[in-house]
Amino acid sequence: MARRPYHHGNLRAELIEASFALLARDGLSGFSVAQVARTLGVSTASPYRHFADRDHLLAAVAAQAALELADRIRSDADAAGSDPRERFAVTAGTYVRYVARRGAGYPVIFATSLAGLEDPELVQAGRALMSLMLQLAQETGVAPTPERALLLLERHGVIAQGYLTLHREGFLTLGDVSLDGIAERATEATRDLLRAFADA
Amino acid sequence: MARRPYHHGNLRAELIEASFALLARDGLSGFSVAQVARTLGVSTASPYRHFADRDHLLAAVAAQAALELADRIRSDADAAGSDPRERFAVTAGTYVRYVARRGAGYPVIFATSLAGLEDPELVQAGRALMSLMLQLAQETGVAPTPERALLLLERHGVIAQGYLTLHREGFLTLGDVSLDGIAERATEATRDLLRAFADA
DNA sequence: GTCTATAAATAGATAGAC
DNA sequence: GTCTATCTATTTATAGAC
Repeated sequence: MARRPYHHGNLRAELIEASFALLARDGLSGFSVAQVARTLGVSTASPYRHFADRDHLLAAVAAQAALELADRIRSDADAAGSDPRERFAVTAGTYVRYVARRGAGYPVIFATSLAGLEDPELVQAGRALMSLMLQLAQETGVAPTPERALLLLERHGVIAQGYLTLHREGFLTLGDVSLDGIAERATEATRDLLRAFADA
Repeated sequence: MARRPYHHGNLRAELIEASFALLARDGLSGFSVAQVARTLGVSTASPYRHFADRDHLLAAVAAQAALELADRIRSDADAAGSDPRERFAVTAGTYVRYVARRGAGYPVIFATSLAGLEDPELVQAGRALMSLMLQLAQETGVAPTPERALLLLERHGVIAQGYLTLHREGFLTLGDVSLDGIAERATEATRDLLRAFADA
């Protein structure tokens, strides 16, 4: 048997990166450690030197996704200007675009199956993401109490994840169904949500 | 080997029913023909006498789900009284409850992988469901043009599916997270959506 | 129409060589 | 730290007996 080129240098990071690509293409159900290994041209045993099992690899991916998503949200909010409502609204589109391209959003970051691992980095990154979103929600000024801010945050997540799911599953077939088009619809729905909160 | 009790009488219908139970428990990703067969105590070969393959079984389940969902929607809308906005709003809760209990909603009924089958019963049932929802949307009176009615329908689906997904994946942890509690939140979000449309 | 038996994939995970 | 090789389990689907 011809031996493979041996080592890789930075397999752990590459496994995480290849996992994102696989998640974006096939979703969580199509994700497998073996497929990730094949993508990188390494043996199916190699990943287990870096991660105890499938869930620990997924948890590392989820933690990085939470960090990346928070970065994109901060950056898109800043690019949206100084109006705090618009800053909050655009992040719904940010979520749709990021998760469609990277394959990991709330359902991975807060997956019930990963919660049992109590991975400190994942827990911390998830909390930071929620903290950031809550701050943006409060800054809109349309949620005077903590309860209202949490409801606003919940509705924001529902809109973003709802558009993403219906887009992925082929339910949305009318109008501009490009990823940017769907992201803009999520943002527009969130603008309406803010108007409704302001009028309440 | 001890031979099994032989025939079943109505295996086709029982396969569909057992598929619902499995979908509700494990989701689309956990669904397998073999598991459905085991649930019923029949051999894993039996289903293939009634359905060409996995997707044809799923298509039959999806078609029945569309019919059942339309029935529930009609029935819950009628139970909500004569206010057309309330009739529309409660169907978001109907969707959440039905799909959580039966395991098959828009992502199964309109699944891209099943669209290629062009199953006439599924296509017809899907159209009837959308037609019913569009009628309820138009009757609210807050969507004066067909375009607005379609947008209202889209937002309704986004809210219902968004709450369902975030509930299933463990994102919603605050307040009453019972199924009825989540369904009521989806209905309340839809009431706000209607107010926003009325004020626009 | 249901069964037994089986083939061919694929997955998760481990042992032991290098 | 990566490899080869292997084990066990599962799935989709088919062939052929009854």
